Amino acid sequence: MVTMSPKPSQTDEGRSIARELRRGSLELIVLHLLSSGEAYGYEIVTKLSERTNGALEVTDGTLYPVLYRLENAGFVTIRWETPQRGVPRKYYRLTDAGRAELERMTREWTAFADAMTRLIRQRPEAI
Amino acid sequence: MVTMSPKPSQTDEGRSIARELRRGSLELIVLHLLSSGEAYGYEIVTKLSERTNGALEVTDGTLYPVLYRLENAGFVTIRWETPQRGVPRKYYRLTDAGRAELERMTREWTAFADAMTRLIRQRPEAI
DNA sequence: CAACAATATCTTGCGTAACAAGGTATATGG
DNA sequence: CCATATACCTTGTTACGCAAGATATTGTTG
Repeated sequence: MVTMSPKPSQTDEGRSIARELRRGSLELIVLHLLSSGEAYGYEIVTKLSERTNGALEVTDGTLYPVLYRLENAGFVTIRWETPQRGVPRKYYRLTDAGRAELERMTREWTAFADAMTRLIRQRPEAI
Repeated sequence: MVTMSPKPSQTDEGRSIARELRRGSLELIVLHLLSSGEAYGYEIVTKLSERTNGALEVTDGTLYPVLYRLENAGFVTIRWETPQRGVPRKYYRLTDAGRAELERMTREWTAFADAMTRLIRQRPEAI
């Protein structure tokens, strides 16, 4: 478990839905973050939160299984690196298949989001 | 199980993600469809698909549990109606709490979708 | 009329994935 | 030397979508 600074549980209201929304989006998120170059797991956790101003967050206990799935699916390759100072890091890099999957998932997510947006923007008319 | 016409399994590719994307969205979808007036379960299944040109679909085996959750949470009330001809129907209607929840979920979904859109639109820059 | 399809409801069991909460190990600062 | 930060991993719980079944009534067609 990552022990962060005494974080005041920031987004604690309206909680349970956000969890479900991550389903089906997390792999896309990770693949996208890796599209600009390799990164290691702990880095992804922190950078995702920074990049989205806390709007999208994930714990390391959630991320590592995601990375395993991506690796087993052949979408990323791994490389260990032990810096002169610090704990060894496991770097992930997109494969060609991963890049193709990223495009596929992006299209799928966009289609879903567009359909949702069109639906919930409809003004009440008889069902 | 609802036995439809020999439907050719339309959207059969890219399958597993769409399932997960419905998580956290289905209740919002149903609440929205009920915002224009009451409807019965079977009607929601067919109308959702029509309204979105098949982009959003749900089976009845999925919908009924959703409706129970909404009822137990006090977001909808039910009313049975037996038409002169036809099978009895269970009509669902939004409560005030349901309407408030619809607004809350809409805000939450929009915030999530906006964050996702901003993220996946970013051009590759160093992570 | 028998047989089947369509309408409409409900239930059970399975698989999957997010997460909390635990663990290990190395380096750094007081 | 002890707490904190960095970095990895694992287990168990929980929730939900869905396939696949069941049931009952009505309409249709050979």
